[in-house]
Amino acid sequence: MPTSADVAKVAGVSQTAVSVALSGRSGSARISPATRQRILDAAAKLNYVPHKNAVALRRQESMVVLFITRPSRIEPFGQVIPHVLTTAASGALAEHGYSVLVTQPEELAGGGRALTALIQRLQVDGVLYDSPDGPEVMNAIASAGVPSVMLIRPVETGNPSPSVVVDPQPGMAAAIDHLGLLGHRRIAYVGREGPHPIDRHRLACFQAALAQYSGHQLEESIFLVRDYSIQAGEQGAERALTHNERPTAIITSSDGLTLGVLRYANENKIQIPYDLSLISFDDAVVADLYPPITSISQPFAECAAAAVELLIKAIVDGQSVHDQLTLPTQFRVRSSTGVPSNFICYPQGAP
Amino acid sequence: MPTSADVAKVAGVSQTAVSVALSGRSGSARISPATRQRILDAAAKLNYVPHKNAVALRRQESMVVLFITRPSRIEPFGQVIPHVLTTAASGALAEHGYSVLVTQPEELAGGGRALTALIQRLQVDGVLYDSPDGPEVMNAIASAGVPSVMLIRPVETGNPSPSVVVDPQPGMAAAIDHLGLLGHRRIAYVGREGPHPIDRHRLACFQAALAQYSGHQLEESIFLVRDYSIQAGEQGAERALTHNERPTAIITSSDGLTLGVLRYANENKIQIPYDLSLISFDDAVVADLYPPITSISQPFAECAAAAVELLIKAIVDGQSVHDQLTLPTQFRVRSSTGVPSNFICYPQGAP
DNA sequence: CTGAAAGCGCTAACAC
DNA sequence: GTGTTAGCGCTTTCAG
Repeated sequence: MPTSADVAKVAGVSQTAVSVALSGRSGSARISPATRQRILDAAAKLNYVPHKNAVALRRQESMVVLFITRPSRIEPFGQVIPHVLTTAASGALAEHGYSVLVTQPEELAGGGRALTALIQRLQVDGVLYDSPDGPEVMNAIASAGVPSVMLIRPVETGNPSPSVVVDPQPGMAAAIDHLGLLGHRRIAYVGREGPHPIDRHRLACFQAALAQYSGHQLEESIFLVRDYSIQAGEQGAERALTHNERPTAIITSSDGLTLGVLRYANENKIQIPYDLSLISFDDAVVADLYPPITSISQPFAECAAAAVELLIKAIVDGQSVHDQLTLPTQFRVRSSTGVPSNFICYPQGAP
Repeated sequence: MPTSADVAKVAGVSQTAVSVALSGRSGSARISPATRQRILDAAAKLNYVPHKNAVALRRQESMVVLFITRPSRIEPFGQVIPHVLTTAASGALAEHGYSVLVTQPEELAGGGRALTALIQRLQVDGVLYDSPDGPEVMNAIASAGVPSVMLIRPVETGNPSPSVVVDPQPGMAAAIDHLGLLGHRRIAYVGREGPHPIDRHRLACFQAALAQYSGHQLEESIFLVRDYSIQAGEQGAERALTHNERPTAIITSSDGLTLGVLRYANENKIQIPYDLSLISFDDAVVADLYPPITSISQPFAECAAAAVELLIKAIVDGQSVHDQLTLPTQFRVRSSTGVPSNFICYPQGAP
C-alpha cells in the first residue's frame, strides 16, 4: 500500500505537496499546475489512495455516520421500511462523501451509556436514528456530543435532536375525500392503541379529516389494537366488521394491520373492494398485493434524504440547527377502494 | 474527549500502562492488579473510550467490514432479502467486535478500479458481497488485497473468493414429495431464463427431484420468464395455466414470481389451493400473504452468519481459506398446497 | 512489572 | 509556490 511519502518521492516533491494537491484543502491554489500534474501522475501510477484512518485521525473527522436502524420485526414485511430508509440514507450520504456504519439497537445492549461510548469510540461524525425507543436513547446520543437527526419520529418534549417527521394529514384528507365521494358514510379506523405520539397523530388526522369533509356527514368507528402485527389487524377487522354499525370502508394505520384485515377478509369471503374498501397507511409493501391497496404513502426515501441533508448541515455548521422538517403523506388510489355495496350481513358460504 | 494520556495522568501511571491494561493485548499480564484497578477506575471516571481511528492507524486493522448489498429492486418485496442479509451479518459481526459499513453497488459507479480504491481507502478489514454482478466486480474486490466472501451466489469458475451458497435440492425434493403424495401428476416450474448458475441450478434440482420421485410418474412443464418480477410471474402463470397439458401445481423459483402467479390466479378466479397448488422459492415474504404460501425456504440469516464466520476466519488467518459452504433449503408446508381438483378449464364469471 | 521513545499516514501551521 | 516541522491518539518494541 503506497503512502503519500511514496508518491512524493516518485513525483520529486515533498509529502506536503502531495497532501495539498490531492486533498485540495488548505491553500488549494498554492500548487503550480505543473507540479500538481506530476503528483497526480505519480499517484495514479502507484495506485495511491489516502489512508482513511490517518486522515480521520489528523482531521478529527471520519466522514462516516452511524445509522441506527429500528429493531428488526419478526414479520418479513416489516423489513421493508428499514431497508428503504437505510439505502436511501446511504445513497444520499455517499453523494456527500460520507460512508455509513449501520447498527441495530439489539447490538446496543447496555442502554444509554453503552450507546454513548459506542458513538464516541466509533468516531462517527453524526448519527441517524430510526429506532422507536424512548428518550433515554436519544439523550445518550445527544450526550455523545455528535450531531444527530431522528427519522420519521415526531419531536417529543425536550427532544435534543432535530428530526424529520411525516404529516399524515394530506394523505388522510385525500383518502377521506376519496371515500366520501365514492359514497361511503361510515368509515372505520384500525390503529395502534397507546400514547405514542405517532399513533395519536394519525388518529387525530383521521378524525380531523372526517370532520372537515365537505360533503355528506361522515361517521367514524375507531378500533384500537395492541400493535402493528397481522394478528392485530385481523382482530381489528373482526371488531370493525362485526360491529352493529358496520363500516363500508377501513383505513388502517399501517401496512401490517392492512395485511391482517386482508387475511380476515379472505377468510370470511369478504371481497375487496366489492364488500369492503380498504386503505392502508405506510405503503411500503401493499402495492404488490392482490388487490393492490389504495394507500396513504409515507415518503420514506425522501425522509431519509432530508434527514441526511439536515445531518450534514449540522455536522458542517457545528451542530447548530435544531430543525424539524415535515414531509407530507401522499394518497395513492389503487384497487382496494370502490363504491360501497348494500352488503349488510355476512355472506354465507363460498363464492 | 479524554485520551489515554489523560487517564494515565489521573491514574498516576504512564500512557503505555493504560494502553496495555485496557486493550489487554501485548503482555496482558504485565500489569499488577492494583495498577490495573487504578487505571480502570480512572478510565471509568473520565469516561474514556479508545479512539478507533488511532487504534486502527496504529494496528493497521480497522475492525470494520464492508458489506456490499445487492442493488435495490424496484418492487417493495425485493427489499426484504437484502435487509435480512444485512442485519444478520451486522449482528454476527457485532458479536466479534466488528462494525459494518454498508454500500450499494449504485455508489460504486466507475466499476472495478473505483471499487478497489474504495475498499483500500476505507481501510476495511474484509468485504461481504451480495451483489449479483459479474466477475469483474469480484476480481476488483480480490485485487484490493482484502479477504472477502460472497453471499448466496455460487462460485463460478475462477472465482477468487470463498462463498456461501444454498442448495435448492433438499427443499425441492421435499416439495415434490409433498405434491406427489397429494396426488399431483403434472407440476409446472416457473423460473427465470438465462445462463445464470443460480437459475440453472434451481431448475436442475426441480427436474432431478421430479425424476427421483418414488411414487407415480410425475410430468414436468417448464416455463421460463425474463426476470423475477411480478409481471414475469403473471406471464409464467398464464402460459402454464393456458397450456394444453395443464398442471395442477406450480413451483416458482422466487417470491416475486409467486406474487405474479397469485395475481394471475386472483384475476382469473383461480382459487389457491383448491384449483391450483402453489409453492414458492425464497420464502422471504410470502408467509404473510393469503393464503400463506407453502415454500422452499432459503436460510438467508444463516447464510449471512456463516459468511461472517468464513470472513472472520479469513481475516484472522491472513486470508487463507478458499472454502465454499453449502446450506440446505428447507420445505415449509403452509396453506397454498392441497389435493388437486378435477378442474380442467377456466371457470366462467365471478364466484 | 513499568516507562520512554518511536512511529502508523496524514494535515496544517509556519517559515522560506 | 514549496518544504519543514509538529503532532492527531494510540500501540509496541526495548530498556530499565
